Amino acid sequence: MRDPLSRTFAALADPTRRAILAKLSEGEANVSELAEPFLDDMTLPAITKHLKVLESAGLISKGRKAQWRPCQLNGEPLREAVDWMEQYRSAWEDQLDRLGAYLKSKHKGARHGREK
Amino acid sequence: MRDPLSRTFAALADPTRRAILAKLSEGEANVSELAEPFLDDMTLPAITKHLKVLESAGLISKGRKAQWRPCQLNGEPLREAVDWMEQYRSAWEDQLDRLGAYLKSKHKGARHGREK
DNA sequence: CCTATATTACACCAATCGGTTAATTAACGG
DNA sequence: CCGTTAATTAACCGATTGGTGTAATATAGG
Repeated sequence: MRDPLSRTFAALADPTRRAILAKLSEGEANVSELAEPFLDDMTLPAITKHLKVLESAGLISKGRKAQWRPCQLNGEPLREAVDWMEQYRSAWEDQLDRLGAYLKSKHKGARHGREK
Repeated sequence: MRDPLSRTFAALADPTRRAILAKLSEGEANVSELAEPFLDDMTLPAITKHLKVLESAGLISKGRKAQWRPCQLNGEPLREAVDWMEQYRSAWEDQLDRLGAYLKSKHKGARHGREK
């Protein structure tokens, strides 16, 4: 079994699952409601599986109301994923800055030192 | 082939690859430098493969300096990944707030307003 | 040219992933 | 009790993943 962060990212690495999360960000929804937009492309068990991935990554939690399973967004893992990224934000922003500078210098023929 | 966002998240869904990115956030490094911390656990070709995943997700780019391939962090996909998450930040923060409130109320049975 | 170093390519393997169909469970409502 | 609706389980399949070992390639330098 993988570490939580890996599971979170793995769960996010699928457009269907991201769309499900997007939908859930608007509020609770049960399985068939979540499945509906995808039923042209895949069957219900496929959705069940996706939900299981999301659930075991802790990104959603399922309740039960009669025969329905109302699903709910679970923010914590998302926060941790963003936290991991933010940790390196300055580094990759520097890189983006250098890229921007470089692209600029290509226009002007300017010099751009970069030693280390 | 998958969409860029999925590729980014998939690339992040592995602790080795995240560690490589973390290292690169401190500056350029060539393949063997990046591999060194992992050589107890896996071989060099495994690292090459991880780098290829990162590269084809656009997260790093490889240069060439003699027989070395200096790797460099590439911020753009990370920014896009964070952007995707931020899009739903308010939704999952609301959820975290409700969770916090709930946990609080379990202790105090107190009321706690928090509306947008 | 020869050799050492750095890195990649190739062929293979087991495990996981994303999907299917068919059967099953669970709960409601007449 | 029966039929319907909601959702899951199970068995299966092909493709991808993450690793291996071995061979090949590229470059520097004597």
